[in-house]
Amino acid sequence: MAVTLKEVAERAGVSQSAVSRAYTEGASVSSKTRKKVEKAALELGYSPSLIARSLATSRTSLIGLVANNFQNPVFLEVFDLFTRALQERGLRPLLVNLSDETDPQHSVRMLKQYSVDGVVVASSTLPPVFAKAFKDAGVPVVHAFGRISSDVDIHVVGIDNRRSGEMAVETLLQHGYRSIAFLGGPESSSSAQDRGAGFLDGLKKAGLVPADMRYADDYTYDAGKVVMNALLDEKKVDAVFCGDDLICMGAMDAARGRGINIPEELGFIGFNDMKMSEWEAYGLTTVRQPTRDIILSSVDLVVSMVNDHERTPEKRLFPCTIVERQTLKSV
Amino acid sequence: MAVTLKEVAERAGVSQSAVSRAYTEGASVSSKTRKKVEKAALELGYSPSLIARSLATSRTSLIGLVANNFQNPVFLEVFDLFTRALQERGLRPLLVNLSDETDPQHSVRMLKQYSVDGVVVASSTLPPVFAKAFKDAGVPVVHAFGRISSDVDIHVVGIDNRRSGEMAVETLLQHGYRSIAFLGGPESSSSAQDRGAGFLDGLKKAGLVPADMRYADDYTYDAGKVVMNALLDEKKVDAVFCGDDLICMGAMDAARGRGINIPEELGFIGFNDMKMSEWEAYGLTTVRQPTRDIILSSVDLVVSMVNDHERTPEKRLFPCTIVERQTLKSV
DNA sequence: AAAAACACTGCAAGCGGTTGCATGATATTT
DNA sequence: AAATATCATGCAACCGCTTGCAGTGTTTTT
Repeated sequence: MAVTLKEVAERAGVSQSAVSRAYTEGASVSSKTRKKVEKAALELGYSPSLIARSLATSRTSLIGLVANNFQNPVFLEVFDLFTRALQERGLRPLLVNLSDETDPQHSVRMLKQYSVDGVVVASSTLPPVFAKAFKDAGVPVVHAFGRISSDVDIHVVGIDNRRSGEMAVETLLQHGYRSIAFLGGPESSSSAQDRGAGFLDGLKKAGLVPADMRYADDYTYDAGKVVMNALLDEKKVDAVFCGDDLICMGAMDAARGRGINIPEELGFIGFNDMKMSEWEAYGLTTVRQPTRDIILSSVDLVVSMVNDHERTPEKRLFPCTIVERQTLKSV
Repeated sequence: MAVTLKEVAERAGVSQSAVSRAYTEGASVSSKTRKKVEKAALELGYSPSLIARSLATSRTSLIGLVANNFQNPVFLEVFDLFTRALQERGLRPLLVNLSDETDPQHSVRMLKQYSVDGVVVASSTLPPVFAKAFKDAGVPVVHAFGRISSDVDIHVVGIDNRRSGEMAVETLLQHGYRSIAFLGGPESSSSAQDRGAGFLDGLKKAGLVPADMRYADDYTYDAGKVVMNALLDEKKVDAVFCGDDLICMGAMDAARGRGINIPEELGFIGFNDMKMSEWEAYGLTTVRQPTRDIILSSVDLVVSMVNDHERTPEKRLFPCTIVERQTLKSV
């Protein structure tokens, strides 16, 4: 069907090896041969078969993106960045959906089957044991949005969630709030835990105690609303730090539903700075996470691991910044 | 490195063909041989190499999802559904990002390089010439969210945008609005055109004329806001039908920014019913598009095409429904 | 009971590249 | 000019699986 290397070789009057080498970076070919090959290839409309190459080299040029959260709009940006970055390098992005997955071994089998050259795990809710299992199975892994303090020896690129949580609290304090609650993502997620810890750090430094701390069941609007309503039923606070913008929006709507005035009676600060956070209906003050840096850096890293599986695990951190909008009262 | 078919064959005391057949649906193998093979495979931890199989069969089990809009949250659902559907069938989802792509030939080369067994083009903004080019290049294609009236012979699964636009208008009329404007997505997109046509149909049947018709530059919140502001600068209308929920939210915020009361002074109806449309800050009345049906059906179709490239092109339509919330006044 | 049909099985030739090795051609040293 | 190093090329053996074909053993038909 398609043109093969063999035909090109015949037409160019060279050996198959010559043609193959003409297409391999850094191979030893004279420019004369290369010219001949290029000419023949052009005339025939040849382009090498990735599949055959994969079989011979055991490199597939497939890089997996494993995710387990297809609710959060932040991931749209992740998908976009990831696919572009790979496409630019001539690599192919494979999507691995691990929603509802609980068995690391099952995932490992799947990954093996997929025969990816490497994966970036983009999730802060997927238990670290998954990334670990992938690594043990011999698949290069980088954990984007992962936990830096993770004890397992895995590449992590992300942010300092603890420090960022502290920054959020500092911002709240600067704006004059004192009775502050934390509304995190699912308690099982490392990012929720770390942001919560940072929240406590920040309060402690100011000599304050938390007004309340709770965790939503999911990184979703609905979960945010539910947990905020529960909070409002029990406590009176003057500001809340939400571990995610989506949760924060749910929480804000819960508060508004009770006629509470934002930001005068109740201030909000979120996390992520997703696109919608600047929508006028919310105008969320939030901690901006540098998604772009994280994904691009993750791709760099996983690509470099393909050539050097034994690369020693790195933790790459990017700084967060505060984006001030309208959910905090002015001082 | 990995266990190969050969080793399994030796261990099981059978030929390589036998092992291969044990793993091929519908092949001729006695259950005795199969047992032996399964035992040996289990002991060795064997699983067949997809790559080698691809080379031999020229089937890769890779199915591409081509998209060019990573802004619209609707696509999160698309990605989720698509990946799950493929994973269940033992197929592998490849993402193809065609944002900013203008040259069909370039995309074709990319697709060829990717060696997918088929693709579903999920977009209503990608010019039909792309899907056409893929088909001509011999790649099975189904166009999800495509245009049914498309003249090219390509499988399309989606909705009747024209009829759905008409439904939106009918809803507006039922709620007592008479001076109605249309705010579509980019004029170049087929869905925007068709919804616009349906809008006109609906008005005409009621003996009315459009109060205004315009198109946003993008399927985004910002674009919706911009175009709504332009509209408000020039005209006085009492309801607007937006060709997309995202655009509708931008438009609503533009109106609110001017102190206009929704739904009393101005009614809104959107399109898609994305997750956020039910958020309290918007509570959008909208035309629900059955994304799930569309994607699952598209996957079915593309999979069946892999086995039968010449399948005659089909148009599969699913009905839309109106979801009433709070952006229309009660009659 | 012989003939015909059927179900298995193994052989071996692919699928379309890559790459170690040996050889010949060129260039560099001394 | 001889000796040595460097570069370019081709040969052929893989990479790991599939499949047409031919051969054997078993079952069904008549």
